[in-house]
Amino acid sequence: MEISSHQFHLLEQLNEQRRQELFCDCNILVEGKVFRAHRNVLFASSGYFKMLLSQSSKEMTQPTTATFQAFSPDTFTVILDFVYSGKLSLTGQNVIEVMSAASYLQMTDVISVCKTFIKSSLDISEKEKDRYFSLSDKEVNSNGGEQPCLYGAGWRAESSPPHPQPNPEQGTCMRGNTWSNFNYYPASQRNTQQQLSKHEQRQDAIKKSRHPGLQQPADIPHYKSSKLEDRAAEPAGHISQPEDQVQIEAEAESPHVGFQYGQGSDVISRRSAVSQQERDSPRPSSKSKSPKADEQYPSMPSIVGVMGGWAEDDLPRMRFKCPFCTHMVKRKADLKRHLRCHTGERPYPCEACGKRFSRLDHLSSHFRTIHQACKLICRKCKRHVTELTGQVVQEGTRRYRLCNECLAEAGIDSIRIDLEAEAPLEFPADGDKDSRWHYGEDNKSDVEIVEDGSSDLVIQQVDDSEDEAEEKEVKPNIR
DNA sequence: CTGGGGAGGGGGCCC
DNA sequence: AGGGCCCCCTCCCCA
Repeated sequence: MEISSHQFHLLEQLNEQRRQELFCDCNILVEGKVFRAHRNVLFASSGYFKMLLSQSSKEMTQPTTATFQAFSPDTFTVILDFVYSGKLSLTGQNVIEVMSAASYLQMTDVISVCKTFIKSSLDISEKEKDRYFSLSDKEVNSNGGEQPCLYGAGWRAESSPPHPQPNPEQGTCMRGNTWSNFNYYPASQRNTQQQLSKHEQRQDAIKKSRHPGLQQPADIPHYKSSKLEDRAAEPAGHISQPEDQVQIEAEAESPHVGFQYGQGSDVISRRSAVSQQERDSPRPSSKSKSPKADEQYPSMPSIVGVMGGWAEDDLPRMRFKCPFCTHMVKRKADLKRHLRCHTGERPYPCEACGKRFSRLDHLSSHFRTIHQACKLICRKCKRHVTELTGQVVQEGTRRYRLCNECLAEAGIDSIRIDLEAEAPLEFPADGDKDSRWHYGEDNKSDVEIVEDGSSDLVIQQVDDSEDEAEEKEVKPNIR
């Protein structure tokens, strides 16, 4: 006979022990904050801890200490609360970092839920969309009507101890594979909860720089978008904006609707919000197919659409608001592109060096600059060079040009290499968007190496006609 | 320590 | 709608 409540009570007891720090044999240090937990619980919940604790299992008598800098204490609180309760407190503000942390900790269930949360955030029912069309400009800009809402947690660890949610209709929680609806917080509460990430602040900083009319604080910290793990540690900041803009954006946030687990998680790629460490590590030999951008957002039609006033021709001016920040764009495609800076998705790998890019044009630019030596400029003296006055130098997968003088100065004898014979780049199959241009590894042996005593420099004499032809032909990931 | 340049990344917008 | 270009900003490296 099976008592269904046993697992629940067991987890509840473990959580109680954690709160009272009973039998805790693992210390987790996150940016200076110490969390205490049980090894066996962590082991069972996280692939990362499983690996970590397996390695340190010999020293069972001493408490294990793990240190993390990749995410914030708040984020780890969400993760740890999930481990001990099955409830995941996701909000629009923390979902990216929670997913990043879950990726780091190899918690696939959490990643899946985060993905689904993000997808849900992108969805807006046609009904809601119609409502926006029907709103008059006055209604859009008035404070009186509906209050903007925000995905919120049913309980928050910092405000109240986690209690089991007997009613799955309440709270942001995942128990097993059962997902319950999110609660709403009115705008009045949101002000105290919502924290602008560095990225959002940077977005606003950009807005400010491009739209001087917007009032913004001068001391906006800059944020490099790829460093997701740094975000949550940022103090809350208030960005003042023109009233109408704030209201429009507040309205734009309201269509967040109830969320059901299992709506499909293929919207965001598996690489979404992977850790910076993972993203920055080049994978030169990687032949894995990157998820196509087309496949990332198969259900984008319900992206948040905002009527941002009226254009001069009396047509409503549609704008699309990012569900994760204050950024608004005129085109859906631009929003789709923008979303990648939140999800961390990098579907365009450079197969020459393994570096991944979020945008095809950036990949093309990278390839032309780094691997094709397209700039007819001597890298050393910056003078313009031609096929006669300069030559291509190959250093690993990197190519650049040097003028003959700089070559001689460096003591490197030029060696003419027929690029066509060398064929360093494979041409992608026509019409195959997934096909990749490959750096010809097989041809590396054909390249003569110049012994200059310091590096594996390869000097290639290339005439521009060949180079231009190559540039035209080799269009990575381009149909 | 500092300034300059290269590279990457994001937004706007044209085709 | 997607591709691609331009512009701007930030970060990083190096002299």
